[in-house]
Amino acid sequence: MNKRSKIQDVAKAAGVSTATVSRTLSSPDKVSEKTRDSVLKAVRATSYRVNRAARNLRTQRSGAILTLVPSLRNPFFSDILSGLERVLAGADYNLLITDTSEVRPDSNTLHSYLEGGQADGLVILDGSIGGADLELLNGGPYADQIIYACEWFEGTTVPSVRSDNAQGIEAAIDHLSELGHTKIAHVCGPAGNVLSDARKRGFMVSMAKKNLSYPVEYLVAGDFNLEAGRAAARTILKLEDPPTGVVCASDELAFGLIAELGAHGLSVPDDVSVVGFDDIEMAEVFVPALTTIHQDRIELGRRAAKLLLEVLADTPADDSETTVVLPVTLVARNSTAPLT
Amino acid sequence: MNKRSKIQDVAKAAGVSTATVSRTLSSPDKVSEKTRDSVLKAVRATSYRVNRAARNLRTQRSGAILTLVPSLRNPFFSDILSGLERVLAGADYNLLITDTSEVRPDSNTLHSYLEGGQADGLVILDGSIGGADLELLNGGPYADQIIYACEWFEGTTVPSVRSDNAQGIEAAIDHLSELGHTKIAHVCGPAGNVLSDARKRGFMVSMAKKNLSYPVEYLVAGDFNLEAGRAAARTILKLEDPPTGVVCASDELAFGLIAELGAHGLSVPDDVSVVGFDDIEMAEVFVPALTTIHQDRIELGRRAAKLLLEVLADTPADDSETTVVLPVTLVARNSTAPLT
DNA sequence: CTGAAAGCGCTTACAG
DNA sequence: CTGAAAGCGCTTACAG
Repeated sequence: MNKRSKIQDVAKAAGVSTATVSRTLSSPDKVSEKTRDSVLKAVRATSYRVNRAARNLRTQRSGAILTLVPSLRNPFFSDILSGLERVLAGADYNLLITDTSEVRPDSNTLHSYLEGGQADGLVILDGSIGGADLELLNGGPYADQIIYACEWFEGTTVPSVRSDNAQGIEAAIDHLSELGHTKIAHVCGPAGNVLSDARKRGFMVSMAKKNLSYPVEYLVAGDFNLEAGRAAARTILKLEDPPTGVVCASDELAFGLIAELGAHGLSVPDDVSVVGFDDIEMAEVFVPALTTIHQDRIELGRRAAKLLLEVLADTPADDSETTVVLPVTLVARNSTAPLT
Repeated sequence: MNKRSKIQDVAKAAGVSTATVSRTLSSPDKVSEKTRDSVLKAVRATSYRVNRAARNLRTQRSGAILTLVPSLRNPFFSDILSGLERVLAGADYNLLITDTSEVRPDSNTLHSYLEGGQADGLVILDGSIGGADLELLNGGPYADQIIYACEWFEGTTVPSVRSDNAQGIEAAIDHLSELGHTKIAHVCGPAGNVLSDARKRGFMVSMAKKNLSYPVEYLVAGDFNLEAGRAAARTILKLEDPPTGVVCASDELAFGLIAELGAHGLSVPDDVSVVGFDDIEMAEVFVPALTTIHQDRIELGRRAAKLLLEVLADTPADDSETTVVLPVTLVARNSTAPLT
């Protein structure tokens, strides 16, 4: 293999200094047209590419953003990553991804990312990461290098982008209520998760707002996956006075619930109406097509990337507005029907 | 913020040279226990983290592997990425991800990744990338820095890891055949895709092997998505002599097909048996649960990472064995039934 | 086992 | 607009 050419080689070929080559590449307008042309020609002739490590060392930045994903396996995050990637690539940042499901990064690791120059910024999709782990010795988190997206850490001052979870649940309850349902239950997400909490709280608030009461058994413990949905169905089937409408904290939960209800001879939506949350791609194809709360996850990713970019540039559009809450919409399909 | 400490600070605090600090950190056994202890103490005291850019520049490596994903949005790749990430993280490599759906990297960009020191190696999941774009001026691709996973580029010498697509299709046909079906059609993936081609070829070969003939209309053009499945259903419904069994090139295709057949009053599996390919998570939950070909995508990701690591270390387990073909298995569920 | 010193390949004040 | 030179923070032969 030919030796990789360096800026020195280009300078020699173009008959200029390395400074001029560097300038031509990073700020072409600081250089005369004539010089620019010959440098660019020399760059091509030597098939020169700037060495990232050298540039990074010199400029003290890495040109990379690290995203901490709760689970790469979960397709829910695919769209968010896609939105992030698109915007970051457009701003010439590399996207670095770490899955936090197996190895939870400790405080030391978290600090290393930023202080070791692995990444210029962090997008945290895992709301279980935060608090003391992100605190600096001299107080406060890396306020201008970190952002939460989708999930967040309660009480943190770190900027974040999220969906309006409470509004989503309210829309679901409104929908069921309009269909005549009054006995409405909520299958919760995993305990301790910020999204679960926000949705559960949303459920309680919205039910109260509508003057709908419900027994404590109507708050069914769950998780975000199919199996939890199945288990929830079994729990609900055992109730003396079962609900006719169920709002689930995720679509997968709803799928599992519907499948298990079916296995016990109950039909959705004929016997029970079910609403999901997320509107993952399969919601539309599922039988019955799932009524659910649509989150624009690509947009969420995009907004997160933009916010981080602003924060890194130290130019948040509005300093007070560092929590971006995106609206969600109910998509009515076939898993809900009028109470009969 | 306190100034970030550097190796010089640690050296001073420990009363040794920077060389010794460096050695303590990268090869602790080259240093006396006493020295090691005091250096480590100084590291903690100064909360020192090595500067990646400096290390990378000096060692001429980036410590990162770049994965080129056809579409981050497609949950199919989630598991592969997950497998990759786990192994790479374990080997202390960062995982860099680029989505190639919007911007196809050109030859220059591809070369930059490696020659600019952005990444030490490339995992290409997008089989449409290859050929001339990866050729070096002095011949041959970067044989020891690149690997294909899942997809591949026909005719390349670059090592690859893939599923046994032909075997999967054969298993599907065997299965339908055992159920008494003889009129079997194939809904293809997108034209020109290596996986589509491999599966289509597998279909033709296996049908011939079983002495099953079929009209050309039984090779239905498609794509990997739901909509293509719906369209395929409409095509099939128009046939004078429709098939009783259909092998799809992907699960999504099968979902769309089944949904649209249902919309036209045809039941799966009562009227038509359908087999998918991939075994994505939803296959099990779909109604009817989908009979499909299971690919272990996490394992595929893991194997790809391991192979790349070997290739980078220049120690492929067996030099001739640079194409790893992973077996797949048929999972029989409820979308297939005996011919009535 | 340890240290002094060179050098990885850039960028950027500084001076002209 | 251009060049000479310093320096980013490490690692690693080399010598002892």
